[in-house]
Amino acid sequence: MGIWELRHPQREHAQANVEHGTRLPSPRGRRKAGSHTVGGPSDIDPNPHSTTMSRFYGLLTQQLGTRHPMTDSIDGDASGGGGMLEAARREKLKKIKELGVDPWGGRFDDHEAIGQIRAREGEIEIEPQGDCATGQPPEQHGPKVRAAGRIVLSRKKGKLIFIDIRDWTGQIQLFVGRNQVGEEAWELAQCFDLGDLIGVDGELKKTKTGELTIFAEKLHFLTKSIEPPPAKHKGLRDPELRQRMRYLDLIHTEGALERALRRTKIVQSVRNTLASQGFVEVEGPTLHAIAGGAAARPFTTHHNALDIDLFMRIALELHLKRLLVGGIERVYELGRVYRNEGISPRHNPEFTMLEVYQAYGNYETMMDLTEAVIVDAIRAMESGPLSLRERARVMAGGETNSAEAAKTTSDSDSPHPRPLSQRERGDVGMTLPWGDAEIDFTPPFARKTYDELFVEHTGIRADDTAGIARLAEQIGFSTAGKHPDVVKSFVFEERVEGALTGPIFVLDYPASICPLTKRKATNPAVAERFELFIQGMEVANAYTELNDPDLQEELFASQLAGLPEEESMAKMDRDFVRALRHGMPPAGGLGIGIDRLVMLLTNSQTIREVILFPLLRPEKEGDV
RNA sequence: GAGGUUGUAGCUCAGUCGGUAGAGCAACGGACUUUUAAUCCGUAGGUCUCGGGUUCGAGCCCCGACAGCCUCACCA
Repeated sequence: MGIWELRHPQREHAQANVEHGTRLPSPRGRRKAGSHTVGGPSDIDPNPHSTTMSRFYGLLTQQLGTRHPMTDSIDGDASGGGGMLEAARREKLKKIKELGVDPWGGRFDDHEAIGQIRAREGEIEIEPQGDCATGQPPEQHGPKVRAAGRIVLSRKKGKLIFIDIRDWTGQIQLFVGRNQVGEEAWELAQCFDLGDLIGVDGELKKTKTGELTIFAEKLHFLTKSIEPPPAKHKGLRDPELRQRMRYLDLIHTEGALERALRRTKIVQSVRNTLASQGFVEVEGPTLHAIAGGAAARPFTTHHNALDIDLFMRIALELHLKRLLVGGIERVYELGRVYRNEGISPRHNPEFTMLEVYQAYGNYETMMDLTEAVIVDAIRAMESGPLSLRERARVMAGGETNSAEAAKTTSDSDSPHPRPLSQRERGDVGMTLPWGDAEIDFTPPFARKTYDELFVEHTGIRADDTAGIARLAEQIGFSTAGKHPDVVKSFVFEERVEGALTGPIFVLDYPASICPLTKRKATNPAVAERFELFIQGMEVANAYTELNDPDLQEELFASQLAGLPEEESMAKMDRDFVRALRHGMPPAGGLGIGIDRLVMLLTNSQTIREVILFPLLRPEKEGDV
């Protein structure tokens, strides 16, 4: 992590470094420790607001012409390129202050989103008599606009600068001419760096080449960026940097911001769908005395005042079911759960889970709900207010590769996507890209039983215990002493699940591997459970919930009996069993892994792409 | 936790057989009032992740550590 090490000393001693920069450099810049300086640090007021220092500095730079503030470093002082880049920016920061401008800006009212400004292109009036002979562009009158954004590109051309600024709805070019903005603003513009946030007032017109442009009349400085940005076109490629510095990723990686916003739209849509069906959202405790509801290792923590060990929740289930007992008949929670387990492209220690319970429903009720939740989420994601940026790009003459960009609606300032018309629904389509492939989400999703799929993918009859055991041994599974259903489940996971590109509901699991599920009345060997598979990933899991308190207690006990000592922090949740004794209505229950759903809907191959801040090992002390 | 792989300038990446460290972008100085990955001239920028070892000599070979990624295990 070279950059972390190089950067650190600068930050710590930033002020000192700037002072070093003001020394009269030795002939070739570099200087050894202990060498004398003329007008060294002690002569300089370290207060950056000081006019004394400013004048001194201005004088120096005038006299010296070329200056390399970081080159005369002293021992122990990193003099990397980054330090130079940062020093150059701090120079400009100082100059901005000298100009009487606050480099950290303030409230900036009445600016329009760049996407909206771009949509005003039609308001530009062009006088017909352009003079082609002299190359004079035809007279134009455009609307006065005000925008704010981050500088992402700039092209200096003498007494003229073209600056591209970007906000979260789009990007637009500014024309900053010395004669047009005046001397003061021109001086200010000399202090602009890539990454700075600026505001502009100007007239929306087109350049000779037809580029929609704000011809600046007034410039506003909104915030200085001290850190140099990554390569302006390639952006951040290193996945580690992208995750550690997500803010940079969002600014510079194509599609990163869009993906993040799509996630929020999906989550919003899930809530809308559930609300529209009468479900209410609750917030259960995340600190549990007993971590129940799933088989997973919990994180442990401690409450000091009560002096008790607590667990971060690993599931939402047991508290939601208590609420079912309490009479909240349609209840859900959409929130974070924590599992102290491995990290992989599909696993993050904290992840977002949706659990839904519906009184008097069963797993089939949940199947319909699952389908609705997903289909609605796709429609929401593909419409509404957050596609402004994509639209802006299309209007800028960029590639119109996404059909979605063309059909998004501009009237959508509401937080909720409006219902789409029949025609729009057809346009949106239910097929989404997934790597080189596609996923067809057009409802209804396929529904097949566990046994059907087993035969289909293994060629072995579901009741051929011996044949299944042979195959299991072949794959490398020791079948000795195992229940036939456990063996079958292993083979299913190995040979079937990965092949399920889906979306497909797998129904009716062997009862013995689903202890917390009600069995089919017609066939007690089969549990009323389904899992939804998409691209080999388990996305949803649902049951007809067990509400027999005695059976539940028995199953808890037998489950705990098999656990080794250190894992038996999972204790019997007696209060939960007591709740069941008071009568929990028969119910359908559903769990959806939101991160995985978002992955599938946004064509993200790893969970770290859809979690803004995935867990990483911390940087070493001093590396930041 | 195991195996594989990667770590070079602020960013993106080259670096041959072990022989004094390279490019593009970014930065700095200069020219340029319709550019758009602007162009042109010039300048500067390096603890080759860290620590050992082999060698006359290591970015390169060996050992160890740290971090990312991939696969597997645990799991959703």
